[in-house]
Amino acid sequence: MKLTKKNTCSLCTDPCEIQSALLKTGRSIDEAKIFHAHFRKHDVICKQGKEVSHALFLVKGSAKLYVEGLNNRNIILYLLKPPAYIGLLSFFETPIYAYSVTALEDSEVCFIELDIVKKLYIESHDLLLCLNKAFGKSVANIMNKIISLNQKQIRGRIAENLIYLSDLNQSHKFYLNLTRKEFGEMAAISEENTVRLLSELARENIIGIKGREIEVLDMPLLKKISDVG
Amino acid sequence: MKLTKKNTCSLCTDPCEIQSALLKTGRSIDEAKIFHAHFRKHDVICKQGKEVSHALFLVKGSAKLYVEGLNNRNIILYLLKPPAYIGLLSFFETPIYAYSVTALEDSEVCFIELDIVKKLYIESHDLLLCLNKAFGKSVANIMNKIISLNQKQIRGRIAENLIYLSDLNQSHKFYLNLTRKEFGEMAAISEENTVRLLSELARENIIGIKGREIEVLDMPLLKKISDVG
DNA sequence: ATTAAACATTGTTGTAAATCAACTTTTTTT
DNA sequence: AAAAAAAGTTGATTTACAACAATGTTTAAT
Repeated sequence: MKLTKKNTCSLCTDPCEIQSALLKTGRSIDEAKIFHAHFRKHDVICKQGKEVSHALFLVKGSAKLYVEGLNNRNIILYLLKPPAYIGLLSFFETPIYAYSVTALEDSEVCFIELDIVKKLYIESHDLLLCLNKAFGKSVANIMNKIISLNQKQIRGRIAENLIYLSDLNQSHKFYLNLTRKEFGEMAAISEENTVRLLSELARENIIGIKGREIEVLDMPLLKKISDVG
Repeated sequence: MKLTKKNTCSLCTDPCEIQSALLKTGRSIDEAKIFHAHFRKHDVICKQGKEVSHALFLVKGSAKLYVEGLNNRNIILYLLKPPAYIGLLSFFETPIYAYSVTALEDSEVCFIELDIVKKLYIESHDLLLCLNKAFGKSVANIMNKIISLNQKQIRGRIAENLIYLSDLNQSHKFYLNLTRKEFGEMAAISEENTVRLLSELARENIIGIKGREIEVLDMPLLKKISDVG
């Protein structure tokens, strides 16, 4: 991680609500001791079990949010694309992170001192509601994930995941910046079965694969496979 | 559900932080339109997919919090004993419940209008921090559950669950106010396997069972089984 | 008190998916 | 450019667990 002291918030193309809350409460950006950090691919942005010290906001790049399980087996809960609060689920007074986040490509993250955020969301009604809203949405997603992981079988989970990625990229054709192993970790499937199932779906012309370039060819069928389980 | 208009907050033995926040901000309990409801065993307290209209606080009894999955298969995330915020994970600006809660025994629940709570947690620093803290704790629990359900096998999950219940009841010996099926739903195990495994653990003298009366006889071993997976 | 319904138990079977193993291809490092 | 490491692929084997079946037991309803 490479720190940048220079405050780039004023140049930010995708300013977070924290910034507008700052200005609204008549504070300067300097006062909030905001700084930016550059993370390279594979760098850990925040680590399960470590103390939460800052609110993190993904400005550029992308990242995976995952829980570290037994014998190095992880489960990726969702991916993050800017603008996104990284530490969201853990920054409401939880002392330690309940999950980890790692950069999938070179990324930029904005760090805001937690104390400032706490003060802010007491003063700023809007910020509070906004954060809580995002928070609740994450929880709903996770609930859905619990069901999916436990009650769908791998074909359904793979299909669901492909739909998720297609939505995230807002296109039926997208570049997968995940390894097959990581793709599997999104659906709690072994690497081998992930490859197998992807090839199978390709053979059936439901999707097209060329390396990490994926195209959903038959979305209705994919949705059906996902829904059936 | 049987409503009680009479405001019993002043008699409450286990008052919630909402009440103290009310008083601190100079409001009367009447103003908050608080009412109590009595739920009988098996009554649904809040229902997945329905709109969130009140903050719910469990005052008496106990309940199970679960996500409703595919073809009537549920997963119980945790049990609630007073004092506990029931709707916690869903009342931060999420319009609908992401889960359901059902009474395990005759229970009393306090209803507080959501609008009031929102106003309150803007005014009351303490309430906000307190709710968020509880919230974060729930999230951490759920993360743990995801790992456990996916990466431990049934013996480990049963053991973990027995430890959880033992902790919850603060005793190695406790009455299970769940059916075997529900016990299984806590660990995503079929009813049959739940019975089988419980009997097995009893045969090995790790636990003692007499109907729904359960006693953990060898906690260290049970912990080991849970940790191994 | 009698019947019905829900609950609990045990053995057996089928199968989804992890694991193992061997191999190829791609990417990164020096 | 060569070597090493990481990523991707495929088939064979094993296994954990759900589903089914059959039967006993307790609880609730009339």
